Amino acid sequence: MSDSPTMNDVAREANVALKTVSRYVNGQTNINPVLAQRIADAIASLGYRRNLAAASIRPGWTSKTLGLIISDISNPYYSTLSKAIETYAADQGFFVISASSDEIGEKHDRFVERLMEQRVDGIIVVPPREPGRDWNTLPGPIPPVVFIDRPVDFPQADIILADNVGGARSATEELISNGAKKVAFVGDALSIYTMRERYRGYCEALAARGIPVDDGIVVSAAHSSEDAAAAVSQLLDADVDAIFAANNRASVGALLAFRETGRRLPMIGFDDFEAAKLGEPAVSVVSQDISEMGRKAAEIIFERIAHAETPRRTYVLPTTLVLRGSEIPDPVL
Amino acid sequence: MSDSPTMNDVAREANVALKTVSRYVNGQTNINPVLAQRIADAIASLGYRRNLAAASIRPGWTSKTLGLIISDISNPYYSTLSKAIETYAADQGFFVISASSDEIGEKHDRFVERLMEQRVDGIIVVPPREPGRDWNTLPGPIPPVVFIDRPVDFPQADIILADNVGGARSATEELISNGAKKVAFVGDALSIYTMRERYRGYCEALAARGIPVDDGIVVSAAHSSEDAAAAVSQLLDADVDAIFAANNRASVGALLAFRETGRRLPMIGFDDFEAAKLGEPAVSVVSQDISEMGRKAAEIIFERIAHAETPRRTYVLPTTLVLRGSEIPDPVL
DNA sequence: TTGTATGCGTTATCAT
DNA sequence: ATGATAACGCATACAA
Repeated sequence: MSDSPTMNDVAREANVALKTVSRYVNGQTNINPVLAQRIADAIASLGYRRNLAAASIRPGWTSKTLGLIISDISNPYYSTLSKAIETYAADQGFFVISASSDEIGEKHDRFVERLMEQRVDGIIVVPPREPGRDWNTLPGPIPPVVFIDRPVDFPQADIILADNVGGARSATEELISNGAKKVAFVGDALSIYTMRERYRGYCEALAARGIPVDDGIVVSAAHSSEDAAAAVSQLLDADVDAIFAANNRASVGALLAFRETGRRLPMIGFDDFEAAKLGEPAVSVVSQDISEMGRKAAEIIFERIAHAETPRRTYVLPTTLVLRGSEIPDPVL
Repeated sequence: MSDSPTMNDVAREANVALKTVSRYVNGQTNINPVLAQRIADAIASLGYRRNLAAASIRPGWTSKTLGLIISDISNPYYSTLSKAIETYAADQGFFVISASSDEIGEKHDRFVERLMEQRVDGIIVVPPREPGRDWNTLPGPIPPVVFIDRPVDFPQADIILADNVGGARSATEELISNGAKKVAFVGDALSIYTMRERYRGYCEALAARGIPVDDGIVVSAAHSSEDAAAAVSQLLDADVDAIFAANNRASVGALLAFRETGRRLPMIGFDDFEAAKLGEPAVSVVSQDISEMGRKAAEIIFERIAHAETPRRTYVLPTTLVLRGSEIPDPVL
């Protein structure tokens, strides 16, 4: 790759002033057709391409780039989010730089810093579990920021959340409505925001029916589907008649346990997953509109980039209970 | 977001020359500790952050950014690829700008052009099905390019492919070894490169056993899992005793048909998928090491960025036959 | 309508 | 070791 020709090269080749080339390149109208043609020819013969990095440092110009920090782009949840953001951004002529924090605070912080140095126009963040640096202590000007999925204490940012409480509540209620008296909760550590919220919804549903929470059937240490499978296997032998699987891994774990033992319980999971539709019965889930979260985040970022100064908001997006059959108990023979 | 302080501001605040600040910021050693401290203080009090966009336009400096054009980041195949590339890039201090072409040539072309204007240091591309502009006709200097998954006629690029032929051959052979005489092929249009290659492997396996290809049991119009399900339902009533599902959607379609009809055939799919492990029996697949493809692509790009001038190569990565049980016929009762 | 001169924020040259 | 000055590629007042 040899050196790129510059506007100056084009100007010289076309026997025109630099400014005229700039006008031409930026689509200005008032320009002599003869010169325009000479410029066009020069551009073609030199293979000129404008340097947006150089253009972006001029006052009033920007990189037309968004930064996106998520946990792991290879996770379907985040890749769906990315797609929605990327698509919205592309419609505005913006690119997205995405980086996976792997839930590591220090990595997240490095990305934030680097994105700001790169002068992105806005940053969309799924805060890592292991919290990074306090945003309020960041020095210097900070571009518009939107947090997704988990709240962060940083007043100048907008926040987009899913209704974890409501989703969990409706799932648990549905299981109870189908006759379950003892609904187990299977999920990850309650130190995780979404888990805490879903657990709250679960408790609320029980409370509404006057059912006390039984810690013995609350599993909050299932960090993998294998963990969850083991837990569900035990629950199958306990006095439990339905399962609320508080995340994807818990749902898969339950299915694994069902397959292993040849027995099943009514169950509803939180978050949809590909395999949910293929089972027999198919798995009912609380579904988040992930694309909508991403789209909304992008929309807000662009509003901030444009006006900036309306009060910051927290948006809570509704969830949907998708019933596919797994919430129904097997008929007693 | 107010205006960002510049190096000049820092220099003034610290009562130092601009160049000294630059030295400090770039980690140069030979610098008076007293001045260094003054600079550090000024940076902190002003909230200065270097402007990498500005730095990148200097000769010898670059954006330290890679461009990635894929079909659809929300597709697990591509998001896995992205993760591998992103991770490798991050280790080198590079960011990745990713864009989804949605298999549309014109979109792909726009992204290519824009990435070059942004002066990315390298571009990794999964060529869209609907071909874009001929790379050989692109004017001007082109950064290092690597194609993944599908070959493109552009001599100055490297190409990374999976062994589609070999994978399909081994899957088909396995089905035959398990007693199948008539193995059906279920996939998408043969105008798609990967389909064509997998079909070739299928044919080779049949030929090796002296089995003629029967067009009646070759489905090459299954564009969705629903299409595939319909096709497989028909095949269940035909004289077929095994199925080679040539892509993900075909595999899922087969599972849907099996569930629908309550009957199954021995089958092996191409490309792994989440639900494959959950079925009963679990689905055997030809698995590509997608992460390795991404890692390799990144590795090559960085080699090109560094030296550039070794002959271009096409790499064909091996596939693995993962047997989980679905290739075995049901025992005859 | 076109051109000249200046500046964006940074790094590099070269003299001190 | 430090600093004045130029240059990177581009866009824009302002002059012509």
